[in-house]
Amino acid sequence: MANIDVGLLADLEARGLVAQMTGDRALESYLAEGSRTLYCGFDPTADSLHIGSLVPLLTLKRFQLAGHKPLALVGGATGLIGDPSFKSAERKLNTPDVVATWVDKLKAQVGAFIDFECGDASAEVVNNLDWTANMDVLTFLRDVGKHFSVNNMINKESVKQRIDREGAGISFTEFTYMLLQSYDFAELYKRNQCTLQIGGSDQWGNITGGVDLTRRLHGGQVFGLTLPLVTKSDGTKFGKTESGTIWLDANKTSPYAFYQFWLNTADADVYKFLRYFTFLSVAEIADIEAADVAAQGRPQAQGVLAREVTRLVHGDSGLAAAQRITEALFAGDTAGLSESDLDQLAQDGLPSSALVLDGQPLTQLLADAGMAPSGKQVKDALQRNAVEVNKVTVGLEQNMAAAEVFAQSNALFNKYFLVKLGKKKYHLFTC
RNA sequence: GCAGGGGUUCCCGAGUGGCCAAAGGGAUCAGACUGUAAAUCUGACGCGAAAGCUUCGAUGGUUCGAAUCCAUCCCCCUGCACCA
Repeated sequence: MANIDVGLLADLEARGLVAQMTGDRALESYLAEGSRTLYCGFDPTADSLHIGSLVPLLTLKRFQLAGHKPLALVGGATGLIGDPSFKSAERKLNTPDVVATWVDKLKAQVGAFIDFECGDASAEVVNNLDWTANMDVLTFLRDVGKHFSVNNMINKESVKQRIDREGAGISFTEFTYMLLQSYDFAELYKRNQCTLQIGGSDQWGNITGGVDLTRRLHGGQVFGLTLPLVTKSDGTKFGKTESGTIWLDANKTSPYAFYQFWLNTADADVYKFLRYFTFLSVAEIADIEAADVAAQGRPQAQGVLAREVTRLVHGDSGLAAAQRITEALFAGDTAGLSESDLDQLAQDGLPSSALVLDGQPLTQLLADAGMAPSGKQVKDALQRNAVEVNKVTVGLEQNMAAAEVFAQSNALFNKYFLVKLGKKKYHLFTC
């Protein structure tokens, strides 16, 4: 007898989180009438999810908060095949043991977002390998394959470019992906009374496939709902920075880098992202926006966004670490940092490394430390006095004098060098 | 298989014997301005601190000298044919 929040779908729509859904408005009343079980799949294509998966993950949580039961499916089987949806080229297959280790990591990661101990609406993590691993080909072809029309599959928008374009092609393996995912839905309907699948809008074809198959196999009516693809106002791809993908795993993207990513959100995107990525109410977000418009200068929205999302993903301690570094580097006086502060910065995930001096120029030293992709860029920065070592500006003329610049006597507390390149890049050297 | 077009530095795209590390645009990095924004302006943008070194699908060749010419090979695109 969970409390069902009948306004869930309306809230999702207000947040701009509904891209498409099946069955007109039937889903709305269906959800309002009782606690339902829904699922969303996450394929193990890497050892961590990235922020692109955050929208469906948080949406699962939104359903749970509204009294529904979420199943997080980790695609131990589908991950072995590869989803061709909107992909421009065939991908290489990962080995079963690699996928298996990724499955374990994703299970843990996904689990952090949903509640497993809340009565009827408790979440579960499932793996589609459990019901596909032992299925034989003939059974699959007769029981599942028979329900799919190749004619329809070919016409799906998601594989169109692979069908039409010469040279890109699609293997039978990837073409079959949709059958596997559809079967998942039917199976979860049978096993868990799961009647709703959510996913990114690129999953629409796969989801409707599952809706159809469930009806054909079990005569059940199930629903699908897709979430929008996250886009940025400037047209660049969401979730990438110069330094690469923003991962959810703290070991791949530190809480500090994660926090900085959100803090740097463009004004044009930030309120939308607040609606997508936080649990603040639509009204609260509107208030923030109104306040920002009224106040001249720096908006507060980015700070709120960074705080909220970092807490969701990395918890209070991760957020605290990210904020400590941010405060120290961007707000406070770095010269005033204590020895334990510096210790903490390295611990908190500020890029750091041991100082190795063997006569190399600064350009190479800093490039090797990862502060720039090539010495050329360090040189450019040196030329423009954009490099600081322990608050002292270093110029190009000192390029060959790394030993003096990094002389032990210049070290903070006899062991630290805090190097700044440009306005945002910091690196801590220890000697 | 035949005919035609093409593979250039992260991407797009000029360049058809020396003046080419290779136009232009985008992306990116840095500076100014700012809010660790946006827009704009400036600089950098194969690697190297420099001397210099390595690139223009691959391999050989012609030449004092090749991204540019020749040969072979690989890949892509467009027609046609073949197969049906």
